Amino acid sequence: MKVLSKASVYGLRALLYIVSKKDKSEYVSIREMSEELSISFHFLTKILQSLTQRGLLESYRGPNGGIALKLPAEEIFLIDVVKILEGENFFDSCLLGLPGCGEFEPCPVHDFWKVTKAALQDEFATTSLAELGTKISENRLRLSG
Amino acid sequence: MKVLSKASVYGLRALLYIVSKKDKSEYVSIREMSEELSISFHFLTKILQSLTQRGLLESYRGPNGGIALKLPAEEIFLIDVVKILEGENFFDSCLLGLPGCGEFEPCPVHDFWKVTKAALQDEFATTSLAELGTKISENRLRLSG
DNA sequence: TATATTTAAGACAAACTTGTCCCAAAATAA
DNA sequence: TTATTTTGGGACAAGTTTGTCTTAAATATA
Ligand code: SF4
Ligand code: SF4
Repeated sequence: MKVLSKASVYGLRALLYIVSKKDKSEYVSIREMSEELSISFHFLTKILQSLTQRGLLESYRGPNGGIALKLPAEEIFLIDVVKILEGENFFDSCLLGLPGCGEFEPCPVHDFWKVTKAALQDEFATTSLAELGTKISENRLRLSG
Repeated sequence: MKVLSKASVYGLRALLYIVSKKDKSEYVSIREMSEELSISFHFLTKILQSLTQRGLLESYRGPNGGIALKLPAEEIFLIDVVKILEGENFFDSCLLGLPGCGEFEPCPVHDFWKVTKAALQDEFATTSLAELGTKISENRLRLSG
């Protein structure tokens, strides 16, 4: 069961890499991240572009350029990243994918899934990059998967 | 968030269609199901072939042939179908996909996900085709999605 | 200005899922 | 036997996600 796409996972790992950097005043280069995290540079670039366009990151071109968080890591939550990279309706999903829901009575797993989904959304809405960052060592981010 | 693949959903809808048939002694033709459920005939054929090969269904070729459940609908559970069509390790999934789990301490969402995953597995393990079938009208199965 | 660095953006390719097509094999019926 | 029906199984095509490559735009430095 794949919950997040590669794009989301790569995006998250890059964000955590930025958080792990001590010097918050400097931009972190995408090239550096792609090499340290073993992620395709161009793919990562596009992922981070999406986050930049949606206001989660700030980018700067030229020598010593790169990207930086636009908010403190304490104020960026998993849900913010996921909603951008997976789509706004990521949490509107159906468990069985049977057609006609809403028009007729729900299937037996609907109530279960409604609760599970809400819990998942809440977990994502309350887990910040800062919280993730404190538990995930820099070494670990570098592993290939 | 997509939980099940098209293959799983199509497979489930076909099984529920079979369950909805009153006469349990007859084979249900794949052609009929594909037309009634608006699913590609050949795609559905391959999906059902997997279920047949894994012993969940019985097939019979020739005129009046088709497929039939090998067990009563009360004894076939969602988890049986999903494990065949999505793979045995469907429930072994990781939420964030960060590398190095097991070697290092788990990430902050790990405990939450462990519980959620177990609940999902339990829900699938205890929901039978019969239970699904009683709640899902035949009309509803025919909607395209 | 000229050059190097770095993100932005789009075209293109590889891999995976989904869907289509063709023919073989098994069973029925005439 | 011959024709028909139906599943079995492989090759192939379309669509999506993932990954690669090339060029443009912005910035810094000399
Ligand atoms: S009732 Fe809910 S969980 Fe069940 S198929 Fe419909 S939307 Fe999905
Ligand atoms: S700790 Fe658990 S949930 Fe977190 S990344 Fe690792 S396996 Fe996934």
